[in-house]
Amino acid sequence: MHTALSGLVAGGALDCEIPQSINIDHARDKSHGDFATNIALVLAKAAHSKPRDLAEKIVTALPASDKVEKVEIAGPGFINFFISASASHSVVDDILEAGEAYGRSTVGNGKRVQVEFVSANPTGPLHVGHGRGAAYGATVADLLAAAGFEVHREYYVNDAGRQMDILGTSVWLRYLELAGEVLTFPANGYKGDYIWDIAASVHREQGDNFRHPSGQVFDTVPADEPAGGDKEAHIDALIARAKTLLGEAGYGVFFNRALETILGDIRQDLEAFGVAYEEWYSERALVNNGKVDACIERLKNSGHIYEKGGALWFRSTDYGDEKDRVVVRDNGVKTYFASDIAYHMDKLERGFDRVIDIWGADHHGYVPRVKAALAAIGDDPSKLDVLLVQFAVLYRGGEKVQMSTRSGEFITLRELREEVGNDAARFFYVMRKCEQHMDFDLDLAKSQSNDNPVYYIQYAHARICSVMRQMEEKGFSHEPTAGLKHLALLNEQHEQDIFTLLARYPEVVEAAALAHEPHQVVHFLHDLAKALHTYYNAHQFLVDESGLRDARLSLITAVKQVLANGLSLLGVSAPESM
RNA sequence: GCCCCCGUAGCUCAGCUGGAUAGAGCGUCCCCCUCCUAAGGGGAAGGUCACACGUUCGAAUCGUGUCGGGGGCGCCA
Repeated sequence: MHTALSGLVAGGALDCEIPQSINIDHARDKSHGDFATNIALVLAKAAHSKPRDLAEKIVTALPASDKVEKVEIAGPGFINFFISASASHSVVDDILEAGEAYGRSTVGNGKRVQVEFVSANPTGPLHVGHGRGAAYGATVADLLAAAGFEVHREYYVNDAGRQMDILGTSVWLRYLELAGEVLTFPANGYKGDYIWDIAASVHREQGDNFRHPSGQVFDTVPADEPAGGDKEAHIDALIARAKTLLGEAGYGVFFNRALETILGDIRQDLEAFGVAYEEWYSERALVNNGKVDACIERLKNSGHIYEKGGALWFRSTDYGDEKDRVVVRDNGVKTYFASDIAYHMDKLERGFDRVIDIWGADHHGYVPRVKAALAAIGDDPSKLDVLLVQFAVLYRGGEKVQMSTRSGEFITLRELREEVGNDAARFFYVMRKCEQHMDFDLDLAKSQSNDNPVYYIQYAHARICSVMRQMEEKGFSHEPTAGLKHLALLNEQHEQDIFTLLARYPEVVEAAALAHEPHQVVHFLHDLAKALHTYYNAHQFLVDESGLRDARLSLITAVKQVLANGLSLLGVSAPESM
């Protein structure tokens, strides 16, 4: 294309700049060929020529290629290319050759990308809201890996800070109740059943070793909210009391048991969900090795910190944030934001070319201040991509499933997986763009019918496997490559459509990876499954004529491979039979 | 009040770095198993791409504004 244009310019037939990139797209309509370019329309004005006349000139100047069957000018001046049969058939060869690697590419060029996702506080089990982040993050990471990036998946464990203290104290209070103490559980404490379980496990092992009379525990503690007091002050005083009465070691028993139990559960859940991490990064370690203090020092020294009302503030407004943010509270406690700056600074220092954070959409206000902090420290905030995942709303029987974290009434990720299965859960979560609010229809995800898009695609795969089994029963045999020399026999429209789709798969994976859009793969797989089902109904594969039979079996073997590759990227299984 | 996301068929959504007649699934209505799994296929009906103005040869796509829906704006994490 470029050679044709430069030839025209050089020959004086065309007088305009040649754009750096020329748009050549897949034609939307089959009658428009396989590829189309709007170049003549784009250049018409600059070249002072009618688009169709210009298109004529370009087409005559095009170099010949045996891959191109014919070139047409259509509509207002589009140039349409029709790919030759032999060129489009070669994709089956490529797929059978590459196998599981078909669709992988090297655009990522080995660049190091960190993907941090889920990172839910280890204060309770993962719920369905975390599930979307888990499925989305895992798929984005796998897509990037398929596109040739070196991917580092990381979970940031918030194992420091006040919420964890509330958790540890909640467990201790439940333990006291199990030991026979009578008390009023704080309004701000964690009330889920799992707290009782953890308390019980400590009580089983330690007996009443950590029992203190409840009168002593609650002595001089400010009133809780239901009693007309301040629930924050109440819980903070209880935390302090727990640390005093139990001592560091005793308090650690409850704190650590809670952390280990819950984090263990989270790890198990994610592993069972097909989500794997290279690293679990501890906030506590970050604090203990002084990185948070060092980070605040760095900001101080560069003049981005000031004191007001006894607290230390970071002047994030200098970098476009809407207001300044506290990093150290007036009581001397560093905020979550402080360790988060240190964490992100550390990420960039670890040498990643690109850092991707996957957060719930409710954190969107948080993006400017983290980027501001990176800029203030002298790092490049554009290396950080924050992808915000909107909430998923569950529907059952057409009704919204109500959920409230506060009361402990939420559906856990584990319950969801048990109800609809891993495949449907992973698939449904990535079916929509991440910035799209999602309605998750539990009944649909469970239904084993054509209504259910997961089964529709899996069925296409199983169907091909079934054909291969039938083939053996009928006494035929087929070597995957045997049909290759007969592919020219495949000139039905259904077959052409499949060749075209198969050839497009690598581009889909690449585009989905670069745009962080797993749903592109979902839609592609649906299209491919649809093409297969249509083909299946229109033509018999196991025909008597061996050349045609071999060719068709090679084609559907290629389809099977691509379906399996795509499903595997989504973390969904490709069953041999259903 | 400020910020983010969304508004496309009855429902759920693709399409959006501008391009040819706006697509799919579900739902509705017809039709297809003496044939490799009917968990499938074929067909019909169904649209002011929220609205207005602007940019352009050309706008669902870009810009501005309006209306409507969801979410977020702590010395919480």
